[in-house]
Amino acid sequence: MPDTAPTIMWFRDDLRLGDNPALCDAVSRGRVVCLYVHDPAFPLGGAEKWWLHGALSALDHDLRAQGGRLCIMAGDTHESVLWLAARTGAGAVVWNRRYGPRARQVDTDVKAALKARGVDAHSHPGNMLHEPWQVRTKQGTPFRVFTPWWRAVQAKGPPLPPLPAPDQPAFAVVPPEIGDRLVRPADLALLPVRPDWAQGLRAQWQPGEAAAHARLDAFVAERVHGYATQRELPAQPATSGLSPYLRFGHVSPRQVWHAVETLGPGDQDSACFLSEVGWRDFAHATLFDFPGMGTGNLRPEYDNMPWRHDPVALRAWQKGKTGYPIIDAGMRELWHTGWMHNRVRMVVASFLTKHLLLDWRVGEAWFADTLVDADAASNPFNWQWVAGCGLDAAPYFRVFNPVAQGEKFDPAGDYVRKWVPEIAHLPNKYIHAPWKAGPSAPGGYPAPIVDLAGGRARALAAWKAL
DNA sequence: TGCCTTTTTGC
DNA sequence: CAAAAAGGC
Repeated sequence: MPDTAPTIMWFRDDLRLGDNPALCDAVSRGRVVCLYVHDPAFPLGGAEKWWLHGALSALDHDLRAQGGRLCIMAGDTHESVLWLAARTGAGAVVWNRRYGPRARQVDTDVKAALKARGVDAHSHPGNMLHEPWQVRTKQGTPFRVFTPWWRAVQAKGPPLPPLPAPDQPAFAVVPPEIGDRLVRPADLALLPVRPDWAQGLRAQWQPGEAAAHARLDAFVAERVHGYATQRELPAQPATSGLSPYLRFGHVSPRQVWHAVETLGPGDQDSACFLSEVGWRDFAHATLFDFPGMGTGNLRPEYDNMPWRHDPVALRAWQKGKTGYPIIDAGMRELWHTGWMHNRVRMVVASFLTKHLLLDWRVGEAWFADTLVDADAASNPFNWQWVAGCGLDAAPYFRVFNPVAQGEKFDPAGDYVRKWVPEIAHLPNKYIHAPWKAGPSAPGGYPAPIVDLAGGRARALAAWKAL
């Protein structure tokens, strides 16, 4: 009976019911089976795993409120999707697109295998403002520079208006013999035990679509005004905090765009914020067009950069014990909350790749393991941007001085005092350069692990020799 | 979405 | 001679 064949809605990085084109397609076809596959071939960082546990629980909760449920499978993606399609007698499988090379390969293979078995398969644009291939130069080539790309995006007019969540969706009953293969979020062992390092994450974040919209609404009401200037100050609660919600698709960039754009297109603050959302799209479009971005320098001359091997320095950077307060505050914020202020991300990344001359991929890996918002596009894109090896990157000679950056963007030292309490007693004069306060290391705070002038000179010499 | 040094300016 | 501008990395 073809009219009773269910449609599988395959959730991936789009864990929401609102503005979900694939879900709307599935509901329009009849009864729906909702699927998520947790595949060890696509490993997540520790913070992402913590987030995913809450995200899957929230999505299952939201589906149950509508009379459905989330079917979670653990194992090989291709095998899992094909297995569920066969066992449920699905007539179609639908999903929203991903843009990384490995994910695209899997999706292409799954689509072909489904169609070979007579199952319809359809992918949708759900996670970007625009699909990468929709924004092209006059020559039809990919943009390599953000500003002209962003101008071309804006010339296209507003992105598609967000779709409402499906009204009264019909869900297929999942038979018990299929239920035996399904798992609960707890079975995926996503949460840390011994040690439980997630207290800070629990205190700061609530995964899920409802929390995403609460955060978006609060940002639009309270923080867009003044964003353009305040966003640079890490001690201020001036940023949106939406990055992990966008990472897991609890909210779509189109929803964000339309919520902010209602404030008026000429507004400086909303324009500044929307361009940050634009950078997210640009990173994904760049990964789509340059699929090696995740692991290889986009500027091949950097293949000859003499990156150092220095596990002691790397460990100090990771632990927030470099002796430079703004660096250590950022790295401790990251470890404690799974997030770091963007200004500080640039400073710590510059310090790692330039003053310490360590490979950007080492920093990217640490961020991927500790950030709740890391994704396959934004994280390597931004590291390549800072390191200088990206297509539209900051030039290598632009070296952030952690003392100068601290004094400029944390002038009262509030950010440093919050995360580096052992030097909180120092006056503002010394808060970003505690070694100047006296010979004794206050409170056990380490001496600087590298000389700023020497590290800078070493990095510039290495770059000149490329 | 620099930093540092040198040169020029303006008093 | 201090501050601003310029220039190179």
